[in-house]
Formats: sequence, C-alpha cells, structure tokens
Amino acid sequence: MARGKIQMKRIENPVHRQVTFCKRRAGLLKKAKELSVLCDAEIGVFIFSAHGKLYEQASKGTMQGLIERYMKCNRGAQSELHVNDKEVLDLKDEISKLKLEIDVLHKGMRFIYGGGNGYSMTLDEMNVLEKHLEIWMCQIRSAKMDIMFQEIQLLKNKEGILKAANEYLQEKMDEQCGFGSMEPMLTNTDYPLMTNNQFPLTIQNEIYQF
Amino acid sequence: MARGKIQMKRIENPVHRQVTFCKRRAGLLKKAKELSVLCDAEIGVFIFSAHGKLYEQASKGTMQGLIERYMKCNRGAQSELHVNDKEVLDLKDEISKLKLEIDVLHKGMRFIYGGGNGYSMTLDEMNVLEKHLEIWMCQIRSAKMDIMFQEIQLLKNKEGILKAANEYLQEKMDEQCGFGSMEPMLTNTDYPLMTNNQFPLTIQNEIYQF
DNA sequence: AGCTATTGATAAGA
DNA sequence: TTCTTATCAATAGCT
Repeated sequence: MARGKIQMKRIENPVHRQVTFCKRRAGLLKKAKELSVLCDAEIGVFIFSAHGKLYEQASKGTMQGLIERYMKCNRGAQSELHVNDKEVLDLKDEISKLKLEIDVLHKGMRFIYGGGNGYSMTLDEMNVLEKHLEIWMCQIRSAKMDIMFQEIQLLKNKEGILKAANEYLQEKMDEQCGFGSMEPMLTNTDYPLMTNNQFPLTIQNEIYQF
Repeated sequence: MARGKIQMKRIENPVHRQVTFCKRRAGLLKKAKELSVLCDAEIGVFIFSAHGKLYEQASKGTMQGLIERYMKCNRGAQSELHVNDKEVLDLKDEISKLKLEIDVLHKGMRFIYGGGNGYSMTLDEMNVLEKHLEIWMCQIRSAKMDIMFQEIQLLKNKEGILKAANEYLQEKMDEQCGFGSMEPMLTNTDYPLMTNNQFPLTIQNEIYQF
C-alpha cells in the first residue's frame, strides 16, 4: 500500500514478513475495534503468528463469551434435539455430495498427479501441483526406463560375448592356420558405439526438456 | 476516511450504521485474509452484528480448529461444549476442508488446462482435459520411445553382424583346419532372446496400465 | 449497488 | 521495534 504494491502471497523475506506482520496485525485489530465501536458489533479476532504466538482481541465482552456465543449460533436452534439431529443429517448429506464431487475431480486429476494419495496435496497450491506433476512423470519414466535399460543391457552383454567369441576364433585361426591375410573383423565397427555413460545422459536430457 | 472524518463512536443514524457495517466488515475480513496470506498466520474473526447475525472467517484452517487451538493456549479453559454441538462443529469443519479441497482441485484444473479463466469446469470440460493429458503423454512417450528403439535397433544390428562374423570365422576354421573338436559358439545362448514382437508389446502393456 | 474525494494504512528505508 | 514518508487502499458521503 505504500512505496509500491506487494503481491498477495506469503512474503518470503523473513524480516519483511515479521515487520509486515507487526504492522498489519496492529492495523487489523484497530479496524476490528473501529467496526465494533462504529456499528455496535461484537467482534472477536485471534491471530496465531507463524511461530505459534497468539494475539487476540475481543471487542465488547470477553473472548470466552464470544466463543460461547459463536458455538450457540453454529448450533442453530438450540432448544430441540430434533433440530440438532436434523442438522447433523443435513451436514452429513452435504459432506457426501462434496466427497462425490471430489471423487470426480480426483478422477480427472489422477492423470496429472499419478493416482497417489490425492489427500496429501489437498491444502497445497500450485507449487505442490507442479511437484506432483514432476513426480508423476518420474514414476512413469522410471518404470519404462527400467524395462528398456534391461533390454539394452541384455543386448550389450550379448554383443560383448559375441565380440569375445569373435576374437577368440580369430586368435585360433591366426595361431593354428598361420593366415595373415584375414583382416581383423569388426574391431573397428562403423556403428557409433556408445559408452556406458553416454546413453543414460542422452536419455536424461531428453526427459528433462519436457 | 473519505469525504470527511467520522467520530470514533457509535453511528447513530441506523442507515449509515448499516452501510458502514457492511463496508467495514468486508474490509476487515479482507485485511484478515491478507495478513494471513502475507505473513503465514492463522487468523480467526467472528463478528456479531448489533442484531445478532454472525459473520465469520477462518484463514488457514477452520474456525473450529482455531477455537480449539485458542482453548489450548488458554490452559484448556473448556467451555461447556455439548457433544452434539461438537459433532456439528466437526461436521462443519469437515465441510470447510472438503470445500477447500474442491477449490484447490478446481484451481489445479484451470491451471493445467489453460492457465484458465473459466471459473468452474463442467464434466465435459474435464473430459476434454483428460483427452489433452492423454495426448500429452503420448507425445512424451513417443519421443522417448523413438530414441530408445533406435538404440535397441542399433544393438540388434551389431548383434546380427557379430553373429555372422562369428559363423563365418567358424566355417573358415572348420574347412581350413579340419578341427571337429570346437563347439559351435553361442548358437544356443543362455540369454533369453526376445522375438521382434515381444518387446514392443511388453512396452505397450506397461504404458497403458497407468 | 457504483462513484470519487479524502482519509487511513502501510512498504521501504533509516 | 519505531519513525518517516511516498504511495496505495479503504471508505464516507452521494447517487
């Protein structure tokens, strides 16, 4: 509000955050008191700092009294148990509907989050969203990588064994038949050999550019 | 604050008072939310209008949770919460959490789907989202598959050539040196050979089970 | 409900 | 924390 706007999100700099907390807390409590005085309202405010310290204000009366009044209000009609029971049923009904909606949403999200325990991300915002996306990709990636690397390793092993056999046979021929005319076979192949490291690195790069 | 100061005392004109109550109440709740967001604080506010109507806000978490925390801070001064009341509060608590979760899910959807301006998504839109994600996954999949299949093909080719060389050398040995003692090498390998079809199918299955 | 002229709140800096 | 000050935000008085 002064010397420049600020983004409406958590202030990362701890010093700034603390200063702002002090100032705005004072401002909030002042506003609460003003509203209470001007409009004859009962207002309760309590603030827990990130570090857990409690700041409270009860305009007109005590916080305890306000909380009790709050409880009564939430109960609706306080006289009849029937009413109360009915309210409970209504609330449970609403909960069912909300859970249904969440199920539908989860079904959609599963594509994104990876069908994990969707509950862990409930209260987090976009950061978590991105993280989940990454994790999900990692999991798929790993599963497929595992299989393909196994196949590749298999083929490499076979290649090695065949090469060894090749060399062995060549040696045998050389020493037993005395032929100098035969070229060594396939020691210099036209196929670009990859080193052990080269391949995984290529794949990694490929992955992270998504 | 505008068009002239006002005295910090009860506004006598009921119309003015009501209007001011509305405006300042909104302002107070906004300020509370801002403080909560900026400074990572948990804030509970409840306002009883002069006529007894309750307005409340619980930033970060639920009012029930905040009240319980408040109680703990005050040496567990338990008010006489009736069991039924507590159940109602708990249910409302759950509803708040579920609504929050739905909100987050909606946000996630909008974020991923189009950096979205749409406030709520219909089921149809979600189907579209699913399609998009599927396509997305297919693209990623293809890109990686292409690379890995190339590598595999390369290795298979090398294997074939080495085998041919191996056989060629063996033939040479047989016909030129007349050795019958040498076992044929690696025609029956211990390594489970995969057929051309087997491998791609395995991968496909792996993919579609997500 | 909207609209401004004002006052109030406050981010940055000391 | 507190003070100051330049700016931004809230809102009192009207429509």
